[in-house]
Amino acid sequence: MVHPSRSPDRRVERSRAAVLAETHRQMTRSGLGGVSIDEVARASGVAKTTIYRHWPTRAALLIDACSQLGGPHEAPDTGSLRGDLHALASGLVHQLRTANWSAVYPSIVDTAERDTDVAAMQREWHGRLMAPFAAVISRARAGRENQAAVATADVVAALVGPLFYRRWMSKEPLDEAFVSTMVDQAVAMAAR
Amino acid sequence: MVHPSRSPDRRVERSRAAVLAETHRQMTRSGLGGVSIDEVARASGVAKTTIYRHWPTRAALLIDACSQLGGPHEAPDTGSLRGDLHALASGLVHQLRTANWSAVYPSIVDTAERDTDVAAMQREWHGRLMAPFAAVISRARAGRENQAAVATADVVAALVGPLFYRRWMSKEPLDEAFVSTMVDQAVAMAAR
Amino acid sequence: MVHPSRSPDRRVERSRAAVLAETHRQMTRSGLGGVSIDEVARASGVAKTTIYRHWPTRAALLIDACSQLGGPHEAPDTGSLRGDLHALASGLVHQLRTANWSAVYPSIVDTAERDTDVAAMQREWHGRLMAPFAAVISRARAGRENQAAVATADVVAALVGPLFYRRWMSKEPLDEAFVSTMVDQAVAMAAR
Amino acid sequence: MVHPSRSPDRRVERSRAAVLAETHRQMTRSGLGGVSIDEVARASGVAKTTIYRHWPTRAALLIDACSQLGGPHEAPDTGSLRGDLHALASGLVHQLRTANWSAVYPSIVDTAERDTDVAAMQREWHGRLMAPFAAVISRARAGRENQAAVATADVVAALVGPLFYRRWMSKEPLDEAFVSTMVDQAVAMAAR
DNA sequence: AAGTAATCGAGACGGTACGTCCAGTCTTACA
DNA sequence: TGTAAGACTGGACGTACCGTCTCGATTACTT
Repeated sequence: MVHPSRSPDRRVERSRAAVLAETHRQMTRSGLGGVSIDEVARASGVAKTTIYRHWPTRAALLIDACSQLGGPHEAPDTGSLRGDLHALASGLVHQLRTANWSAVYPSIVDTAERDTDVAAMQREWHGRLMAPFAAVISRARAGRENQAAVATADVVAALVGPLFYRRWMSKEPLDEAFVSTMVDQAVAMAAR
Repeated sequence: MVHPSRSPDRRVERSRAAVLAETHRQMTRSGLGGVSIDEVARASGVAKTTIYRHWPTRAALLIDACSQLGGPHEAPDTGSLRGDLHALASGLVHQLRTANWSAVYPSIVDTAERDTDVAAMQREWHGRLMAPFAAVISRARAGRENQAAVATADVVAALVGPLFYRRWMSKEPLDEAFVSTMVDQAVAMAAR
Repeated sequence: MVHPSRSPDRRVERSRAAVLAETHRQMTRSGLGGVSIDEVARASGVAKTTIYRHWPTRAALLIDACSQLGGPHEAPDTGSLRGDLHALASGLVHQLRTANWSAVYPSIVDTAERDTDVAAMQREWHGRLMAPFAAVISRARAGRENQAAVATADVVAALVGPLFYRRWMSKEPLDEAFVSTMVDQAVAMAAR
Repeated sequence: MVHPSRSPDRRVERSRAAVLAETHRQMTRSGLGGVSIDEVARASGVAKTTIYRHWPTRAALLIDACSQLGGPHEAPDTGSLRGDLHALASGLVHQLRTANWSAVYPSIVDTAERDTDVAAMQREWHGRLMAPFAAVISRARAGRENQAAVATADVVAALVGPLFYRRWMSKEPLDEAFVSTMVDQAVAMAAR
């Protein structure tokens, strides 16, 4: 009587895992648009019927596979706001340069532009990615008696916006000096 | 002898225009991925064969249609750097909120991730869009004797990066206060 | 366990039948060359993909549709070789004048000239059509002690060759008198 | 006023010749159905427009090219009917085995089945091919006082029908013995 | 020698068909 | 009940060819 509705069928678990793994593989290789259900079925050995049983539509599968993209993000504690932000920004830049999701993210942004489900997923995923940034800023500002002139969210935008911009829009180099400059700006803003 | 290579068959011009117009329409409605050659042919009245005669591949047509997306951008001259940047940033934000290309750009970024031709088009298009920002900053810094501590390109990134970020990534509101905050930051950076 | 490999999906049977029927219709109307897969799909209501699932190529479909062209042919037994051959020849002439395959056969012969698969089909089909002729001649010759001076196949050729010749090459009338003349010749040859 | 409508423009002649030559080449290689106007234009260097200026339709060009297929046929005079027919039949068999038109003829027969222009061309061409056979038979019968029991045309059919039959329908070997057998039959028929 | 008319090439145009790939639904048999 | 296997409709892909068209460049014949 403890858990009457557990799902004990291990086949379900196996199918789900195989499909998600193959989807993830195709996604990072060719973007969201390059994922083909037929090909996922072929390569994973899971029948197309089964895939559609678990995910009502292609987009749903993509969303599911996307949300497992990035790893966990924790707020560091170096003792100073500059140190914390620098650690976070450097970590983000490193992921922008190497992580799988870095090549897939534009696909998600594009799809989100016209698909509200994907947009919700993006929003949630983005929140998780950015949370540590907001956390360290809030923590640094915690002891201040007077109200901040600049919203924390604005400081985050001022810091990570340029990083994303360089990665996907301008495609200029994302070097250490650039990161430091932006961190400096953010620290100054946070102090206001 | 003024026009040595005139193209006298007016059908060419008509076909090209009709196809590009229809492509543009579909593009802004459904993104790059939503453009179908068959549908363009059907809606424009131009035969598929003719389309492929003018553009060797689907991507080539998309690139051609994309490069006609934004309007011309000129550097304003309000008398102060803050005024110039504010005018440019406000204009950009307005476009991000209303212009056709705003919904299409993520498609381009995504495609550029895996298609070098599209990447080149994006680079060129982006350069044209950002040129006025760099121009007003360079002009403001022109009279200074000592070297700038922060590169002009970094100032541009610090200003427009957050705007793009809010439009496509965080999807937070792009209000006047935010723009002003970022312009202030940029002006401060430019002074260093 | 009587039917080990039943094919229980009735859609398969329905599709196959609809496609073959429509192909046959187009074939007898416009010859092999006039059969278009697109048109077959359109008129039969079966999707093009499904057609190609069942027949790897256009020629395969045509071959399949062709082999169902003529009806069964049985050797008659009128008591005399002349009677048997006359019955067979008259039947053949009647078919040459009225049957569907009569208008299609030149297409097959033409295609067979350059397509070995079609050539094999033609050979097999032709064998079935001519078998009764050879059968009645062999039967009539069965009791003879000494060897025949003229091969049975040559007698068949001497009889049906002129009939085919008139139908497709010279296009002269194929009347009763002509048939009788050729039957007389064949009987004389068979006696040698 | 000597020749008011002469056509002395050698360009016309050159184009016509080049097109017919290339058409003939493709025809003997791939049958009537394998002739493509686009390809003829490409290979002959004559513009498609020019081709359609000279021949109103594809079929017209094919007909024109076909009628130049076989060489001239003359009635031999060996002194005996058997000798004459044997010479003609052997010549025909040799052509059936080697000549270009032998592979194309089924195409013509097929097309003629549904195209009256091609049918007329076939009739005319066929008449020329068969004329010598009828000629030698008529000559041999010329001195006879009483009327022939078998029409000359029937004798021709009894001789050449089997030859055509073996070449295109039964695909059995066309050897010397077979030819002799059929010639013997024809001679016997002609005597009746 | 200049001018006019016939002829040409190059290739764009709208259409139809080709054979392939994929999305998403449906049917059946097996576990 | 969940799966594998795979048939089904529908639609897009990029290519080939048909027969028509537009255009400017050659060529031949007139004057």
